[in-house]
Amino acid sequence: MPKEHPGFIDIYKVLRRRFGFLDWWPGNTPDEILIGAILTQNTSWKNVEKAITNLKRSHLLSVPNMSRARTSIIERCIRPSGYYRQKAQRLKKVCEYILENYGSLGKFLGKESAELREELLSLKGIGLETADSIILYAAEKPVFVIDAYTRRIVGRIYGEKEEKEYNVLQQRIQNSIPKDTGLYNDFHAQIVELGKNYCRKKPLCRDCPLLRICDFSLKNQY
DNA sequence: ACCCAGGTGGCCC
DNA sequence: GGGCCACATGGG
Repeated sequence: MPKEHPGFIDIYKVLRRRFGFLDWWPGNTPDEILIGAILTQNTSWKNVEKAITNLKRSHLLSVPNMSRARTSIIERCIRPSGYYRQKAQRLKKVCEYILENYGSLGKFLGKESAELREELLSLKGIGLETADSIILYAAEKPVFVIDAYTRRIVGRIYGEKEEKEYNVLQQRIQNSIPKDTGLYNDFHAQIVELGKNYCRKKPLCRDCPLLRICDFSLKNQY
């Protein structure tokens, strides 16, 4: 007798019980979150941490300081996080743009959510996931972040093929759960935690916490 | 010696 | 709209 497909809230509850409250990027400044969101693009967080440590040591972990820094210095700091030439140039440009147009990151992040999103997306180096990460974790506005893990996990749980359209999957999830910044924050963190441990491209299915509530007749593909 | 990681932008059809 | 490709380091 196959189990019913769980809803997103059921999934959240199971993950929450398994991993505990994660509350991402606690104690970090918006500047650090903005910079980290770009550094972590297609890069493991381990490598990003090294880059952040280097930036901190050079006092470059702030929008104003980074906007003034030489690109070559930024490159040297962030080399461990990969794509370092591209990211250094884009980071600097983004910081310059914010200061020139808003005077401070706080002012920029204070914009209305949809406008902020459009404006972030217009900046080179900020795509859909990075924009939403910044809005959720730095500006603390309720936007659900979709990443490769989210696509993969949703596809596997519901036995669908992965949803390619970012905004489609985002709307689907947002329409299924309460609109709450804290929930969006922790839920995305839980998904990444699950993904890192159990839902890589190479499936690691054993002990996946979702086996309790999901009918993995798809077990073999998971 | 591979494959992969909390993507993005550019170019092609 | 979809399919490739470059971008780059560090870990398994």
